Amino acid sequence: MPAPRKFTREQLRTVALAMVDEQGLAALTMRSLASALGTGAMTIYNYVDGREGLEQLVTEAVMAEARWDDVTGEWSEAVTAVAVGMWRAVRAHPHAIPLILTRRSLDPSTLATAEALLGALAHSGRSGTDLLIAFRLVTGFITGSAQSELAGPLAEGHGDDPDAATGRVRSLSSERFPHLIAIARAATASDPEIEFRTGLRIILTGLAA
Amino acid sequence: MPAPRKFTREQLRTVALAMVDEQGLAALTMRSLASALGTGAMTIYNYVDGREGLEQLVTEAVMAEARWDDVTGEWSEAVTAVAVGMWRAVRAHPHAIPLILTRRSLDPSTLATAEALLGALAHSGRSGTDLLIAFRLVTGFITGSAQSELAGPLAEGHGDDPDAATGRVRSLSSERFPHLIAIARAATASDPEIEFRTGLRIILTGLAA
DNA sequence: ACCTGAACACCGTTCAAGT
DNA sequence: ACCTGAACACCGTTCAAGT
Repeated sequence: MPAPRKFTREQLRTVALAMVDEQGLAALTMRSLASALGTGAMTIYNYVDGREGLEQLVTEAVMAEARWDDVTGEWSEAVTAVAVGMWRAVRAHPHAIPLILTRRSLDPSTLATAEALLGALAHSGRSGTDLLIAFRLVTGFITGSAQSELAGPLAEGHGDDPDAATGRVRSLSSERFPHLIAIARAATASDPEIEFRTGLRIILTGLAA
Repeated sequence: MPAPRKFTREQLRTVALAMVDEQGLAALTMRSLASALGTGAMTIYNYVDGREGLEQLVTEAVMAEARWDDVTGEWSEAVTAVAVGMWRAVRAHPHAIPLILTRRSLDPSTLATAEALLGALAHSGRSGTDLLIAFRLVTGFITGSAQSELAGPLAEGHGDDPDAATGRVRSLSSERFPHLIAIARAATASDPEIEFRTGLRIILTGLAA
């Protein structure tokens, strides 16, 4: 993709994310992004590597919003700072979550966030495979939490009404699925960030042992 | 969807999963499944609620393969048994992972697995919100691990050549991204199941504290 | 060098007609 | 009741022609 001119990649990123935020993932197509920019569909191919590249654009835009304060204290506090920063960025764009779950990118923002998280985790004394495991543990929890919150405790994939799914869980046999019903109820009344931090603390306790 | 006859839902599930396993996710369409079954596309609508329902079919088929032994000892061993069972089922169908990450279903297999995991976790003394958090922690780790393994440590989304992505990570500045390079190297030489069990043990340690 | 319309080979789904 | 072909309104992408 040698130096294009009519737009910048940054412009495409911004418009693409706005479309996903406002109209959902299905509304983002080569053609819809093009017409939002006032051009023909084929122009997009000068900035992005096909449909796949279009989706990476959205992932990049979300990760670029991750912010955290540099912490100088305990390693566990540094991990928490980065993890909460990532989680907030992801959570701010619920429609983009399926993309973030499945596509990884190597853009500068994603790399910087990953390296920061790894640096904090490395201060627990880990390296090599153990560091890799710790990294997957934390990132899996971040994306898993965001996704769970979006989908409801055991909601069906895409229903825009999470309460309907909760209702469906509640209508199950309480003899066969007592715990499922209990957590479906618990999920409706809770502060997401407190939940997230509580889960993270459990991981950190495990990592410190 | 009142009692259809030409096929069973079970048949559709089996054929759909086989197509995804052999030809990838993109190869599964209403039309392709129909012609694999020797009918017209519209027949599928008698068994499944549109494209969304088609994808749920695959999720169900994967979860239906989860197996574990009932454990009578420590709660942490029971959690491990169910978690490893889930992880193995998911890992056996790498092309279906994006679906499992994003669509939740309420079919009997998924419900039974979730309830079993919750039952084991409840024996740690948790209930309500704390049980919900523990559940998300474990399931997020299961799906996150399967996905990470598929995608490589920080690979680009869909490249069928994970080594290429690892190479790309390695070509980064070792001053700017030292830890990223280190874990990319560690990821190439490791036993996935040992890694998974190690990560799970860290979670269980945190949950026991 | 970058841009872009036309055309192609697909999709999912509605509808109306079959049995 | 269940089945299904035709038709519609979309997709992503190739190609060839513009500047």
